[in-house]
Amino acid sequence: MSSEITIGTLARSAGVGVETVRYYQRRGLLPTAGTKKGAFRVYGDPELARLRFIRRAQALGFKLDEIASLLALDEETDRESARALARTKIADVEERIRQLQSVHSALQELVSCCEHTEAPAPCPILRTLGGEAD
Amino acid sequence: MSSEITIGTLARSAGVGVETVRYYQRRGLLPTAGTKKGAFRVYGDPELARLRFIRRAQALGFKLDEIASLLALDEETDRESARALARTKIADVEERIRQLQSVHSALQELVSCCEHTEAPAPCPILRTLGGEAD
DNA sequence: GTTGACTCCGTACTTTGGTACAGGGTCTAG
DNA sequence: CTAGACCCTGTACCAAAGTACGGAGTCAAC
Repeated sequence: MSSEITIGTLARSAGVGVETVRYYQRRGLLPTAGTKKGAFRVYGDPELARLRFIRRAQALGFKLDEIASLLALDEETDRESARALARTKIADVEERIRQLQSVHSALQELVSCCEHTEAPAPCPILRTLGGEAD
Repeated sequence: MSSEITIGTLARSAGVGVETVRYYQRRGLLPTAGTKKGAFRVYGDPELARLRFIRRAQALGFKLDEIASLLALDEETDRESARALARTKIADVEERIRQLQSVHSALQELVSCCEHTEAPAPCPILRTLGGEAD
């Protein structure tokens, strides 16, 4: 990896667009100030690593604000903080899964009911949504 | 239920705000034209029922555009369409649950790894996000 | 009549994570 | 030198589902 790449190359190396990198810079997640080569800003391994960190953290469900907190942590001294953030995210994910499972069950019931009745009985899905079911 | 309620009462009866009702009206989900009592629009059971339909459908994970489709269906003649929409939503929910379960597993591994190592070893969560883990 | 709650209309704003311009400048291969 | 790709800056826009005004008018109890 060359140590002096411009923003387009940096973005492509992390699988994002230039606009996204600029957005992260505006959000303070990536540095704006730095080395320049003429009028163009150039970036190196540290910036690429940081950008990839952001993407990996997003893939794990962290939001940008949460990622900012993770980025502020130090590998050597902040084990507890990192673990706490991860645990919080786990709890969020578990709660969301529960909600979705509840929704799933309700939907399944409606479809199953629909499959066990026939026209000319009215649609149980629509009747339930309409508040007409029993 | 009085057959001539104003928008505030309608909204409260369905547990939403006036602005939300107006928003649904703008979106075409609820009627704008209708009976007036002086300068104020008044609503009745059909409008309240429709508003509750929207909320129930949202609770089942349908988006407003999808709800518009549901609202356009007829209980007597559109059983298949309703069932198809519900099935699609079920598939969406199942996919989302899978994604979240994958995220959950990855997070659990990281936290577990963190729990089985101690300082002064650097934080495995941050190392993994940083791309430094093996 | 007065006043306060409410309604109407139209426009703007919020959240989150982008994405797209416009206008002007820079860089580099040919 | 030229031309095209790219960079920079700042502003606007998008999706989805609301929410909040401002300004003006209405309604009903007192």
